[in-house]
Amino acid sequence: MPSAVKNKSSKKEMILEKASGLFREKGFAATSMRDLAETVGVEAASLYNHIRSKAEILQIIISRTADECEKHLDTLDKENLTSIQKLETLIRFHVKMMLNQFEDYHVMTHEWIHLDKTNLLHFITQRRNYVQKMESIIEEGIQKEEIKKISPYVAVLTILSAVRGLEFWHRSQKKISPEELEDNMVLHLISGLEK
Amino acid sequence: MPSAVKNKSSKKEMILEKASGLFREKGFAATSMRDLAETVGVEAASLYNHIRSKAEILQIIISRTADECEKHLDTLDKENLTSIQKLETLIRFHVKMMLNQFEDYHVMTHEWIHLDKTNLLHFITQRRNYVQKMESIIEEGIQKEEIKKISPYVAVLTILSAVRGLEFWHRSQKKISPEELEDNMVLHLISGLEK
DNA sequence: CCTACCGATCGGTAGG
DNA sequence: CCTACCGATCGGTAGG
Repeated sequence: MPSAVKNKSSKKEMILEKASGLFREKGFAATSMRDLAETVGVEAASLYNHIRSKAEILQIIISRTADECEKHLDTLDKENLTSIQKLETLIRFHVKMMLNQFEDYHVMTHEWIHLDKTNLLHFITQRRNYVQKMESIIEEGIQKEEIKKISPYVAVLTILSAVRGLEFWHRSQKKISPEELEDNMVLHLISGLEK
Repeated sequence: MPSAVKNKSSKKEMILEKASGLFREKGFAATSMRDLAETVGVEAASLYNHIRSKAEILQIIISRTADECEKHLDTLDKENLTSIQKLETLIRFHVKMMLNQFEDYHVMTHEWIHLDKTNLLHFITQRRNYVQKMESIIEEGIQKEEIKKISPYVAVLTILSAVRGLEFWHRSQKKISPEELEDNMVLHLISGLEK
């Protein structure tokens, strides 16, 4: 029955979405399955017809968000751009992710510590690879003298962290538009790298 | 009895220190008072002779760390420095805080959401004031044409977030020294602001 | 600082 | 999807 299948997966999707919102708001550990059930509109026990465990919910949210970042970087890497252009594209991508998929992105960057052992290990490896790919973009830029002599490692940390910090913008009065946010971020972080 | 008093306060200090380590490692919500008791080396019930509640522990850790940051900024503000010099001093101060008082600083930046209502409100106000003071340093720099035209708000967010991101350096292999870290951070973030 | 214990809540299962 | 319920664990207190 295709409609039943679709129904089930969209209900699962809804659970994941609500969970993402709660995990962001209160943290993974402080969110109970009863909280989630109430938000979804069912009894706690009923959640288990759609998901295996609380841990699985976190794992799905984080892994698919991380995969999306990874895929973007791999695509970008094949394009014929200067290092600076690549970095600018990356910053704009992450700012957009942070704004458009705020809950998922926030959960990934803040709650990953609560992944269970296997998934935690996978996530850490994936993130390390991601950082290393970004580092080599910067290294290339330094060799080509597009980018000043700087520690690629620190620069990557700085860029990724700056994006994470946009949670405060998201929380607050939003005195600035998403476009201005993106442009100012690029201005600060890219011109800090240019020779 | 002065020695008894001293003893008690140093025991309390030890509890706060161990708690800070656990809160950083596992998060506030995922740390139980039994975890803490075991780390301290007493039974859970005995903790309550030194502290009032789990919430109080978090409040003390965060408020005294935040106060230290505030005091530094107020002192700095009275000194006769250019805006760029002030920002550089600020960045170096925060990097040092992050490295030397890693656990407390981390708990402040990551676990503040779990403060109870009154203390949460106080913390948010305090942080907003801090950000605004930093913003006005940048605004002054723009007016004096030391600093390029940029959104002070985004710049402050970027700087403070970049420091927060050093947690990853702290966790990892530390392929770079604290001094290099500080210098590279300043290089990236300050030259991204200079005209 | 400990033993003993409280009521509340947790993630999750059985069975329908 | 629900009712009913499990064992485990939570923050915290009483009383010594």
